[in-house]
Amino acid sequence: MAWSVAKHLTPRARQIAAAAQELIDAEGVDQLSMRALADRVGIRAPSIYKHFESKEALEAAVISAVFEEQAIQWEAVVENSEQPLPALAAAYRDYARRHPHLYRLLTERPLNRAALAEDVEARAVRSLVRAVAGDRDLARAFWAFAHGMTILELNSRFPADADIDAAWRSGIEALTAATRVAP
Amino acid sequence: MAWSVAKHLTPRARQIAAAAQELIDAEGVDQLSMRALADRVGIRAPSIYKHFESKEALEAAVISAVFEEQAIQWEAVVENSEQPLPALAAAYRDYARRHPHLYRLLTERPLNRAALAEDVEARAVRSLVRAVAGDRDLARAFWAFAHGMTILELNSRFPADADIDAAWRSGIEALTAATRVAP
DNA sequence: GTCTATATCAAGATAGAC
DNA sequence: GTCTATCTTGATATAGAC
Repeated sequence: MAWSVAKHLTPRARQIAAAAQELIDAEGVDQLSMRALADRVGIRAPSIYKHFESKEALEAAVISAVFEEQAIQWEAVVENSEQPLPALAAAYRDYARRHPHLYRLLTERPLNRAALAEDVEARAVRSLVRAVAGDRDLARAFWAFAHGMTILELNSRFPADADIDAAWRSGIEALTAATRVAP
Repeated sequence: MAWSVAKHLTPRARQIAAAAQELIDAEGVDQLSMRALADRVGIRAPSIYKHFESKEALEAAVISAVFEEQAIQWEAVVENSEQPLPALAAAYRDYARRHPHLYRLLTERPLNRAALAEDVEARAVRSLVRAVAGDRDLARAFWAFAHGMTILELNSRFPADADIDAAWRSGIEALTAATRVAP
């Protein structure tokens, strides 16, 4: 977990937010209720409000932490790879598979940016922009492809006999070719 | 609306499902409650259960109808276009912008295929496979790209100053090029 | 900082009269 | 096929004692 982003939280609040992240990771955002979270922490639901103003503020703390976690991973991937774009795609897919509920938390709802920790979203994007040599349009197209593949797979929207690896390769190839042509 | 798919429904049930589609289109899936739907139809909530076994069955009827609606549109686009892939992308984006809530209904949750009308999902996909000359991997990559662009835009996940049109062009170009190379 | 007790709201669904 | 009345569940959040 990456909680250096949460400097404004007390240790106890951080502990509660970490428990919330664990709960979401294990059971999904829908299952995050103040009661269920309190159970995990070993207190009663109303006590959480002594540490967070609202459920939304609590979720924002988790979202910020996960963004930071991702940013750290993307940075390592891009720095240590000759072919940053395919490597980033693989890491992106891998994260979503290991943490589908956290992945949904970060992508399936509109972001309440005002509630997030400073700059945490921009940092997570930076590695991708580097991997496409600064072409922001292509970076967005690539993100859209990767997110589309990821979430359609998570939602079981491809047919059972679909070769999902091949579809990933097909898209990565096409978009990597575009990177080389327009640097 | 496209209700020829709903041959197994009584006229009254079809009418209720159409009202549900209108409600979702206008206010979103979250706002579809049995009470709110009953208000629209002019009856009381429990009466709906005389026509549908459960809320899920009702939703499945709406989903099937929207799939059919989309399939009809995609077919027209691909038949009447020299460049079917860019044309399909434009139509896809256009539908999602005109009916964001219905678009979410069809993509954001796992499909309960057993509850859907026969073959309705396959028909909606067919036009895309034709547009990429039968390359199913590329078709899936393209769908992922289009869905990613669409849903990230709907969720306001691109920065405010992003040139979303340019990102669409960038991805369409790259994926169209791949179609020509491997037919 | 934790507790108990409670307010408030809204949902899906069922029973049984008409 | 529609109604009223009701069951059951589960959520966020507040008040006030300790």
